[in-house]
Amino acid sequence: MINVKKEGKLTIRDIAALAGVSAGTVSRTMNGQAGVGQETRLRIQQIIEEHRFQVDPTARMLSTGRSQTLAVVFPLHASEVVMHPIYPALLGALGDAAERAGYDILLLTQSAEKAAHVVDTVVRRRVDGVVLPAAGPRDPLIKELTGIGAPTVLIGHRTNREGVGWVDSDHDSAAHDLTRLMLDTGRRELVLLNGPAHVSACKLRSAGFWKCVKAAGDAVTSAREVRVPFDTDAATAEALKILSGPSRPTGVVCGSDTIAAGVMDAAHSLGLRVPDDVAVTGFDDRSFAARTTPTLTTVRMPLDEIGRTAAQMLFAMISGGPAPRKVILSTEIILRGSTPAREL
Amino acid sequence: MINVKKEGKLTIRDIAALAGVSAGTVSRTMNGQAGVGQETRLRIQQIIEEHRFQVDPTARMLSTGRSQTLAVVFPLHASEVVMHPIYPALLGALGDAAERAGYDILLLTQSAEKAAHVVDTVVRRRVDGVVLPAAGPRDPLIKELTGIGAPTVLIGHRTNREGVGWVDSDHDSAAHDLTRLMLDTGRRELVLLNGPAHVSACKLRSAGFWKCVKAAGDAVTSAREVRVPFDTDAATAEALKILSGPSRPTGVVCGSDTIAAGVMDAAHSLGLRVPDDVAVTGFDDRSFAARTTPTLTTVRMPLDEIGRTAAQMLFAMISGGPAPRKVILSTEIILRGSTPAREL
DNA sequence: CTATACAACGCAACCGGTTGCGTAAACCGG
DNA sequence: CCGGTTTACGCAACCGGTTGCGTTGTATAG
Repeated sequence: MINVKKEGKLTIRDIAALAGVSAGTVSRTMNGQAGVGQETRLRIQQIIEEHRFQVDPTARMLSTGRSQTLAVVFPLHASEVVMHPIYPALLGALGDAAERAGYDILLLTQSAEKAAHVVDTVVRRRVDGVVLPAAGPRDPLIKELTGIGAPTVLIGHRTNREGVGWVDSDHDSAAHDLTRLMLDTGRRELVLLNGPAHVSACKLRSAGFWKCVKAAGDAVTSAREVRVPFDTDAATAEALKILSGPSRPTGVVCGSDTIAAGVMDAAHSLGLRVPDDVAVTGFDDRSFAARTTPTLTTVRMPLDEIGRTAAQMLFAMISGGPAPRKVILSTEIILRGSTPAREL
Repeated sequence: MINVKKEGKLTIRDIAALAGVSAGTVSRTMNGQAGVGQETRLRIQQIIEEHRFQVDPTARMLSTGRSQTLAVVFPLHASEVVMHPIYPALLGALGDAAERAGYDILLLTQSAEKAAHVVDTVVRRRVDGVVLPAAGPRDPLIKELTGIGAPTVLIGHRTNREGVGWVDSDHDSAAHDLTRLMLDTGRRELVLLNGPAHVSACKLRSAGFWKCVKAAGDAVTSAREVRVPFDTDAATAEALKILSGPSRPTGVVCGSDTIAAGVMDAAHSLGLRVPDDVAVTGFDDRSFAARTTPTLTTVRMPLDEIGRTAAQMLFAMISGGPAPRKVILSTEIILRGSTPAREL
């Protein structure tokens, strides 16, 4: 289909002919292998440069089995998940890092827990490494990928499985700091309205919350944790109960911005003022967080850094070099109107 | 790197041996070409099925020059653009359609107007077709891609250039309908606070707005159009002038949700009630549109359908068949609180 | 001064499909 | 029953790199 302009169709043998050597020598030169004289090497490099020769990745792929390709796997149809705006940012950073390293990115979709198609594509396309930005820690795909020896990196989940790398945000500290913020602004009755227990990020946030509460001792009057889905309406319903019940909290730390939005809705409909009567925080810094009333204090993930780190981790794994296989990156608290200005 | 399990490593020659024919015959069978006897064909298909043989796309790629790959090109670093949440949805639909057709998707990033790298990758990777979801109509990349004969589909921009397909939302009608909505709810003093003039979608929205205004005749008391960047703060500044000036509009149709958010901010700070004093509409149905105060009436693009259509268009172009090369898909108005409930 | 070790390359066989061409067998009408 | 087509298939040369092995020439050691 694609018409390659004739004169651009240089092959390695053409270069070899121009340099008066064999194709093998050109190949060795390009790959920096030994067995080529200094003088010959320079001459070949000169000619390559001059003619802007580029190796055909397909041919190389066929003979080496490597492809200079990274795959990123997304769940299909899981719209609630894929739509999460962290992905564009992640993809951008990944793509950037990949391009810089001469890799291309293949976008795979995983239909309904069926690992087969993804594994298949990885093998047949000779994908060098795989990023799983949305796989649960128990996803069978992980085992299958490591089974075939594919370097794999998880994003947003932690695992102890051998041969799998991961990079995650420091949910623990972030939740701790938010809780700390509540206490520092005089909130002593706290609720953590967390996301589902099966989401590992939520477990970590829970840990951070409780660690801060424990450490605060008498500074906190009451503290409890409630789980809801990542859903504004469900959060509203739950928050209505919490905010109208006995021992009304003065600070609600939420497991996501969507949940926080629900809490603020509930507060408004009960006539409570945010943050005066009840302070609220979210997680993720979704675009609407800057547009709620009041604007939402939340946590921003270092998406750029996560993407870059995942790519670099994969490169290290591909080349077999030593590298950190587990990375936790710190987050940033975005202070807005749903928490009181720090007092004193 | 990837260890293929040995027994899975069937080649076309293995199949040929099993069927007692030559590799060429197997190849012809798989590609449905003539020159194979009915009986032989069935036997070969049987064996292929039985051993779950799959062709090696890399090898095929090398010899045919086709790759069963579609590329999607995103601008790099243009964060404001890439972050736009339409992309995840688009990618999802594209990936879905591609997978169904046995294609994979390559994600390319276009660094700063440099078409070279993208074109290079398209040629070297034998990409069969390219989707440009974020290229301006004058992007040099378009010419370069058609120059090498690569089937190309634009999303969100229309062009008359030969050999380029496009699919876009019906911005014209959407703007028309929003304007109509204003009139139907008794708003006679209108402003279109549109996005930058160089964005083709904005031109179309402008056309739709004016068409409705013209058709309405005396039903509209005043109407004008102002351009601002897609930026909430800039929109707020402009809206402050518009709303506090003489002949205050009672309806503001905005070129994007971000602009609409700015207008609502301005209205609030002037003590104007939305929608009672001034009705506001947006465009895009960004996630925050459901969370502003009041919630924002806006337009939802048929992202799924756009993605699907783009993929199908590419397939048609690849196979050289006839197909619509220009598709306009209709949008959906999401009625929320920033416009009055339809009266009467 | 000869035997041995390297370094620098060429050769050719891969990698796993595709395809033009040649040939033998089956088929056709007369 | 024969010459001429058609059909079914094998052969081998691609596609464009990579790589193990063999050969040559030169430096080093003995």
